[in-house]
Amino acid sequence: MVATSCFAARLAKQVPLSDAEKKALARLEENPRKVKRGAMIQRVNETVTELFVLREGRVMSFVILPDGSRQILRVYFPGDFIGSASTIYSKAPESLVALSDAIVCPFDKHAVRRLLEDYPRVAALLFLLSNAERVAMTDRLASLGRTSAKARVASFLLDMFDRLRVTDDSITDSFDLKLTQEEIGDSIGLTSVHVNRMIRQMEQEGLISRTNGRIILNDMARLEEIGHYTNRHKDMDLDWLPVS
Amino acid sequence: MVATSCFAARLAKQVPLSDAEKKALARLEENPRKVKRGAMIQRVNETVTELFVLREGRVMSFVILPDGSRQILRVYFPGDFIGSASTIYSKAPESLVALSDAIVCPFDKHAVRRLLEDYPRVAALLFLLSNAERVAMTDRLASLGRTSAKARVASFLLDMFDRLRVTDDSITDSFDLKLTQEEIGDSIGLTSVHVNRMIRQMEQEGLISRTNGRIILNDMARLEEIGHYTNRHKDMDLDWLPVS
DNA sequence: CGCCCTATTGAACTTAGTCAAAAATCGTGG
DNA sequence: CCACGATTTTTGACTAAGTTCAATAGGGCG
Repeated sequence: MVATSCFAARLAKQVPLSDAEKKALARLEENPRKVKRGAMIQRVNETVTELFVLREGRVMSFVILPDGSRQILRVYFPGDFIGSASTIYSKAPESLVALSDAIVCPFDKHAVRRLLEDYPRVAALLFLLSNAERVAMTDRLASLGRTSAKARVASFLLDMFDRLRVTDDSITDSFDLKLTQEEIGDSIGLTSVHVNRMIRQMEQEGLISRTNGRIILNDMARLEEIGHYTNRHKDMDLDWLPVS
Repeated sequence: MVATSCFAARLAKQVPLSDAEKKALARLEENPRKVKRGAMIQRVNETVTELFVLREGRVMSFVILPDGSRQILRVYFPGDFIGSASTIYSKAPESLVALSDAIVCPFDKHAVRRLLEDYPRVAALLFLLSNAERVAMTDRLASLGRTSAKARVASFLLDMFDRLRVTDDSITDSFDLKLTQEEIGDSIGLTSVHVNRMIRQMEQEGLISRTNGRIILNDMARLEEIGHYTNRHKDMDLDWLPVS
């Protein structure tokens, strides 16, 4: 038996991992660090050589534009691999802040190198994961570039929902978003005021409901239609990966 | 001496490659295929097992939304690695069309697997490249989500310019965009009409000029400021990669 | 030369942003 | 456990950026 790490557990959902592979991944999480809500984990333009696995809580990556506006690039959930940009850039292209109290596990990029050298199958998985993130980005790009405010809110909610469900089987039709409407707006390129109007409208139409912070998706099919949303977590195909 | 491939040449600009590595990469380009302008290389939702290296010409990836509008996800230039999404998804999440007459080199994803297994350093490079694309996506995300039409046009032009310059040293301050204003609009989430107004305005302000299709950047510094643009091709740091 | 695609321009219209203020919630210290 | 201050949500009136529609003008190519 091998201690399972948060991240390995996540990857193992896609492809069975050998004990050696699991152990190697677990080593990435040897140094858990607690961070408080609002704490800055990485500041844009600062030198970075570390990546992180998020074990608990929520983290966001974002940039601030010269006029002060913020674009949230991605919201991270437990099991996510954060900060892969530091594998290429010595200065962080984006900031990282904890959206809730969280536990992150930092490790040096040289650890990634060793992982890639010693475990080709893990290398492949990381490569795939990175490609999956790229697709998630393009989905959001299409959302921001070509869909209405309502569509963006709908697809954003569905995306958060589906991503949370990857690691939490207890979720069926509702979830704690734990984001302010301002944060939602900064994710999908809207003002908080307009996000509010859209949420309100969707609530009145019975598409969603809210009870103390929890969001209930009442009509998933219709939401997918409104948001032009595609769940990418289905129909992944990793069978072609090397067998260990 | 080893035959250099387009893609290997590109990677070798970042990190010196061994002959064996170059040869392995060159094998990816064994089957060049000519495609005409407008030809569909990959259709969304169709089963795919192939990736491509673009050797010549221009290709775009895009999606069409239910209302018929199009979002161009990325414009590809010679030396680019296209379609990495098919490493995870069996159905293509995006379409690929040639923007000009082009030469693409398709290869099966199993070839990628072998590459990852046999050449850890190449695996690392592919991983990095994928991360670089992710950062490029986040830049565009911030552009679409939080900047004005003029800023988007400015940063788009600069991005195209800098990417072309990576492989073409002869470019100093002007380039052939070879995109219609409609295609520009579909890339940055604007209508062709509004793209035209912005280009026109920037021309009147002396920021850019145009002579039969060619775009001249007259005031790069000011354009970067307007577009909140960061050139990501500088300050890449790959020194930590395994030595071969 | 005529056709088709692209660029350009103007006018009217829409969506989302801005500003401001009130109401509701949350978190914290006492 | 409650009160208070701070944050977040909600709403309305007004504004602005970008879209839509439509028509004209160029340009390239068979």
